[in-house]
Order: sequence, then structure tokens, then C-alpha cells
Amino acid sequence: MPVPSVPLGSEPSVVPPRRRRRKEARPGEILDAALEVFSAKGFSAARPDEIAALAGISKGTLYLYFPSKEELFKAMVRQTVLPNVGEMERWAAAFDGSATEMFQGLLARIARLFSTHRVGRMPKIIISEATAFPELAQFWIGEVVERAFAVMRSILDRGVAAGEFTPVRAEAVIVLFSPMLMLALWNQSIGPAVGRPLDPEMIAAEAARFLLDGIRVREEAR
Amino acid sequence: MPVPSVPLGSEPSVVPPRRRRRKEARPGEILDAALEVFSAKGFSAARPDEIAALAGISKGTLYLYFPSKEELFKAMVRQTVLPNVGEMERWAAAFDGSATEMFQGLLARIARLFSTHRVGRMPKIIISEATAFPELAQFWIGEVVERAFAVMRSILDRGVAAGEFTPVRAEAVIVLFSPMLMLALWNQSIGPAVGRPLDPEMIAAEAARFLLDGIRVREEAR
DNA sequence: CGAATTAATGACTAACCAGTCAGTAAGTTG
DNA sequence: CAACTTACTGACTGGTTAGTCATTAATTCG
Repeated sequence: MPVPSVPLGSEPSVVPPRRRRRKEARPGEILDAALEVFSAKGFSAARPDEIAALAGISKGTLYLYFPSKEELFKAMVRQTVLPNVGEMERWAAAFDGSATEMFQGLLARIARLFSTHRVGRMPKIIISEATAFPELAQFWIGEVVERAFAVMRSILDRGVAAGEFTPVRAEAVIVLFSPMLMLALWNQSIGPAVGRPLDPEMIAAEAARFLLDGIRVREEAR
Repeated sequence: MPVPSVPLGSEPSVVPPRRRRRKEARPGEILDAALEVFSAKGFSAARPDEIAALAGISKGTLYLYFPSKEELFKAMVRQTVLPNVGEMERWAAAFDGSATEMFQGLLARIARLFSTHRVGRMPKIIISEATAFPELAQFWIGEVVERAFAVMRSILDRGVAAGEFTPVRAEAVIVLFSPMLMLALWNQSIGPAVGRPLDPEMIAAEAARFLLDGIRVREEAR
């Protein structure tokens, strides 16, 4: 019996030979595995052998597609992050509503993205590795931070123009993002280690409330 | 000339022999060097040889004082962090003023601490290593996060009691800390790699403004 | 079907590194 | 000053790992 028989009732697909040639599918699978392992262990502790095994290939094959561990790491960051930035920009460009609603919507969107998609793991990775890979940090600033800040600025400008918002200085925009970043960092490192995850929706809602109106009681009397 | 002469005008201290016996001073010096190297490279990439060299001793001596790299790491975290938490608690207990002033004061204090003292490097280290050292994350939660949250809660309670603040749910307290944590993380990883440090005082002031009153314009009209 | 092409493999190597320990010398005691 | 104690050293070991390459086998083409 050289070829194992396919069990009755299973998919009519072919039984996979030990070594399949799948040049097109490999890079994506490798990058998926790399995200998994890099985000769990950090750059130095992640082993190419483990990434390869998770992708269902040998280490030699991994090095056929990526010239080094470092290049693999950078490619993984690009593939994970860039599509999501573009999508956020399109959402912002098409948004129809008040600046307040848009601000709340942006935070809620980021919270949902971080909790459902693996981009949520990127802030932790970038912060951990920025010192060792300044080049990566520069890429991150240019391709992610700048573009996210631009989206936030467009919301603020809309709000100021409509008389909804007070002006906000450019250097302080990061403060408006900080609760969502904290959420991602917490849920990807300290939270799981301690069994106390944060609820993304609740954090987004509370952050929007604080940042829009603050925790002080409104002065009713003049 | 077996003993090199001390140059005129220099300190009247003895010329250090190659091997000095300084049992009392070593642990502290080693922990300082460890903070330096661990915060620059992360746990896995930091080499005991390098830490020892920075502390002015050999690797063998390092292992005389700490049984392993991991124990050295934990001792370094404890020594760096604990004294500062206690000081913050004493400040809070002695504070005399409105809740608003206390909130602003706390953020300003944290900003100053992070920019002048090496505790500013701890958030990055903890977040990076929490997955690999769950035990460390638990220590951090219990000894730092809980106590910092308690200080913040005391401010919020004072504010609510005085009619200054609206009530804030316990799970959302982290949002009030997030700008200061973001500041520390940025200035210890992405910022330097990209030549764009954040100004701590400005971030503290803007964060306090946003969190107290929000970015929305106050409704003058009823 | 047989030859040619190339995707995939995994044993190998060169380098690295945490931790050890036999030996050295600084300091102490009688 | 001699005998002793102990802080300190650094060459070494055992284990690990990033990256290589000769070999194998899946696929294509004539």
C-alpha cells in the first residue's frame, strides 16, 4: 500500500506528498508563521527553525525565500501593517458625520482592529525592537505613525472648523492615541501574563469620553 | 617604577590596582550596569560579559554575586522601581490642595521622574519581557501597577467627594495613565531611533488638559 | 517516457554564549 | 612576615543557533 487511502467522507483532495512544490504560497505562509513566533518571543529569541516548522517547511526552504532572519522580520512587519493603514485612510476619507462621531468611530475602529486582527501585536514588537533596529523604527514612523497622525489631524481640523473642538497642537496628537496603544500593549504582554485582559470596547468608549469632555464636572453656573 | 605616580593636580585618591576587593560596592554597580545593558538590548540579547565589563569586573565575579542572568534581571527591576513607588505614595498622602491640582501634579511628577531617572526605562523593559517572564509581570502588577492605581483612585475619590470630578469606573483608570506611559515608551524606543524625543513637560500638561476638560468646546448656551 | 529543471531538504559548520572552576592575588590575622 | 582567607579572574566547556550547500525528489518539457 504505497499510497495511503483517503478516508471515506473526507474532502476529495489529494493526499499531500511529503514535499510539495508550492512556490507561490510559501512567502505568505512563512510571514504568517513569523508573525506568530516573533510576537511570542521577540526578535532575538525567535528561531528560524521554529518559524519554518510552523510554516510546514524546513529551515533551508525558509532561507530560499528570505535572505536572513532580519529581512524576514522586516517583511513580516510590512505585510502585517500596511494594508490596515490604507483601510483606515479610506474610511476617514469617506466618513460622513460630525467630528465628535468621527473621533469616537476612530477609537472604536482601532480597538476592534487590535482585538480581532494580528496588527494588535505590532506595537509591542516595534517598541521592543526599535533600539536594535532603528531602520525599522524609521519605517514605522514614516509608514504608520505619520499616516495615523494625519488621519487624526483631519478629524481635529474638521472639529475646529465646525466649532466642535478647541485647537490642538500638533505635538500633542500622540496623547489622543495613547489609550488605544496602551490597550494593545497591555493585551499583548502584561495582561495575558497575569490573566487580566482589558475589554477593548470599554477602553475605547471611556477614552473617547475622557478625551472629548474630561473628567471634570461641567460648570453649570457662569 | 612599580607604582605609577599620580599626576599633579589630580584627586589624591590611590591609583586603583587591577583587582580591588570591594564586596560591598559590587552588587549596586552590577545592577546599574545591568539596567543599562538590559534596557538597551532586551533580555535575550544582553550578554553577561558586557554587563560585567561595564561594571568594571570580570564575568566570573558577576556570577559570584548573582546566580544567573535571570536572577540578575529580576534584582535589577526590583532595585530600579520600588523606591520610586514608595516616594510617590508618600507624596500623595501628604498632598494638600484640590483634586485637580493633585491630578496635574501627579502627571507632572511622573513626567519628571521618567525623564530624569532611569525608571523611565522600565515600562519598555516590562512590556518587552512580560511574555517570557510571567512571574516578572505579576511582580510588576502587584508592586507597581496596583499601587499607582491606588494613588490615582485616591485622587479621583477626593475629586468626586469635592464635586470636582465625575465618577470614573475602576477599569478605566489605566486610560488616565496611558499618556505618561506612552511618553516613557516613546522616549525609550522609537523616539531616539528616529531623533524625535517628546518633551515630557508638554506631554504632561496637554494630557492633564485633555483628561480634565477634553477637547470639546464648552457649551456656553444652555 | 526520459531528460532537464528547480523546489525542498536536513546534516553540517562556524560562531556565539551562559555558566564553571582551577588558579591568582588582595587583604587579614597571629 | 608568614600563613591563611577569600574576592576576583578568564580560559574553558557544553550547548545552542544562524546560515550553507550537496543531495533528493517533484514537476515540466521535448
